[in-house]
Amino acid sequence: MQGEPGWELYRTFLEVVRDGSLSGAARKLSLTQPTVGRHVDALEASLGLSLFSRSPQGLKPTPAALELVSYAETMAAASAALRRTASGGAKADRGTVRVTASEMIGCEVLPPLLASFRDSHPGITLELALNNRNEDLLRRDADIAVRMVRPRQKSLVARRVGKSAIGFYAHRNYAEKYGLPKQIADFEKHCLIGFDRDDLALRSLGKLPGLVTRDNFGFRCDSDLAQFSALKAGVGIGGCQHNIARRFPELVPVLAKAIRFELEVWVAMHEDMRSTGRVRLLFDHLAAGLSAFVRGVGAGG
Amino acid sequence: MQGEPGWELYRTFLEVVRDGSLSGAARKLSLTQPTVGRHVDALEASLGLSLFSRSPQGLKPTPAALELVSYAETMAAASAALRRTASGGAKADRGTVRVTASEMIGCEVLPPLLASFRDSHPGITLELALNNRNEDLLRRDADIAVRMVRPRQKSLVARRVGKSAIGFYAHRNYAEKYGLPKQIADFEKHCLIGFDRDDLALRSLGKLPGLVTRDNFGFRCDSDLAQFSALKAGVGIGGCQHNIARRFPELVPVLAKAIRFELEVWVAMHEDMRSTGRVRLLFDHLAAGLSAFVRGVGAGG
DNA sequence: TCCATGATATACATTTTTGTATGATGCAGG
DNA sequence: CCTGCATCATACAAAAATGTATATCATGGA
Repeated sequence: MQGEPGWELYRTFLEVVRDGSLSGAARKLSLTQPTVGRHVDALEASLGLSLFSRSPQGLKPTPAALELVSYAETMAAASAALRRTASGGAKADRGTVRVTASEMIGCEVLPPLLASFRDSHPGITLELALNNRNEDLLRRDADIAVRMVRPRQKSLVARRVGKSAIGFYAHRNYAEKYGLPKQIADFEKHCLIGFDRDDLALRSLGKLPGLVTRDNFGFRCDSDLAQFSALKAGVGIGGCQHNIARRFPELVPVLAKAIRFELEVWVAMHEDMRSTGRVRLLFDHLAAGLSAFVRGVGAGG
Repeated sequence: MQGEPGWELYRTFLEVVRDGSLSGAARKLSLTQPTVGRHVDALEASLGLSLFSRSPQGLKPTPAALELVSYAETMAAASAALRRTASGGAKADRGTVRVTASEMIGCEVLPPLLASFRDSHPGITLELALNNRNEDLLRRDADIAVRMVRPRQKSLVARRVGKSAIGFYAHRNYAEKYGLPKQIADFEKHCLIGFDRDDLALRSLGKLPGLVTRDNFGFRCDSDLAQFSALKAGVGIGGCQHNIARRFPELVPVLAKAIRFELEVWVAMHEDMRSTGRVRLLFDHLAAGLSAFVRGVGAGG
């Protein structure tokens, strides 16, 4: 319970929590297991509490330790952001930019946009973090976010690039085998593809037909990309953005007239990034490219 | 431009920026000047850019270095928050809680509340950070904030404890010497006490009489507490919360009928803190005590 | 049951980091 | 102009952190 622990100890601590073992953390940190063990000992001594219950199977964090994890993660995110900012020095066309988006956007929409950006700015390294968490920008887990909901935080610069319409689709093999619903009530006889536990994703879609609920999903998965793969494999009927689905001729629209909803598409970055050349460059490029995407032109369409 | 710099280097870097010299930073960090110098060298080598221009008068950060400061500050705030959370272990009535408020609230209103809290919970250490920045909670610079504006961030738990009415006052010596204005137009002949550069503070007061602008202030200071001291010293006419001013019999109200405005009083904490016993204890205590304060009872009234 | 595997803990050698002492330089004041 | 005091830079010794090698224990599969 003495002076402030070295910040190194926090880094080690975080990695041990993530990894669940001293040995594993040591490998990732390019240290050795005894060193990592000593770091944990030192941090426990310094904070005056027990952080892990040790066992031959690994280290299990105590409840007290779990409370501290988010702070260590904040430090890690800030450290990574600092390094990105430092990369490339002052020059606008060098360095690293980190983008976050959903898996679907990241795999189906962004790649051609990022490719053309790299063509124009070969000195800029791109990082792509695919997930559905919305707090990434505040914590500086990423420099730019492409999201389907309006960012609420005040310190973000957000631009709405348009709306992307969504409809239901099925693979043509599925349609041949099982037929297609003529009306929404027919959904009960079909296999719907939808989210598993991520009801936030479901709710963010806004109003859906009554039958489109978790109970009626015959295939559930929280990865929108895996849902799309299942759709393409003929598992069942699932939602998809029109501008993506149209690239796959084997996908046939389902009840296109009856069901139609839209998601807004937003690009956002942290306020402080406005003056960082390379981030601004990519921000504008993505805004333009996504705008073309939602209008149905370009982006591989 | 090699691997990730040790987090220790960031801590040293931040202290060198704040201090402007290797020697000064060394003193604060309980290191020595050569060590601090080596840390800076190592960080520059690792990031691949020049961070300071060295001189016998100290080190001046380069523009590139200044871009990185906020990230290092985020790390420092997270580190401090981690240590506060770790303090006291799991027990609700031990550990450290950090409160932020304006100087005025912190000096005139909170002390008796904090005193009674300490009486009930002697095991809890209190920290008080007085300033007018509103982002403190998000960055975890503090655990609880007492503010006069509604916190906007989604991840905060905020409670409005009431409204505090404000009016103009002057010291009775001033009134004897210069008389008191009979109407707002008379303000021109008097010395008004107000903010210097902090127009945010001024604007947050809402609608003010037309003559209460920076140009008409005969005494300008961004510290509300120093303004209050000037008011008590008879410098001029200034605004003050009624519930504070009434404790000082030598202060006489000015145009109390004609001018009256109110500020909301809010207590806020980070969502994650709700489950941290000691923070919750103080949050509730402050909410109750401030509620009594705005109603004009207790708090030394 | 026995062995292979992967985990943590400990003992000792090595490397790295830090501190001490000193020198060089620039500014402020008499 | 010189002196006092602050700064940063450098050389060498001491201390601390790290790595290597090994022991010990638990688990899972043949």
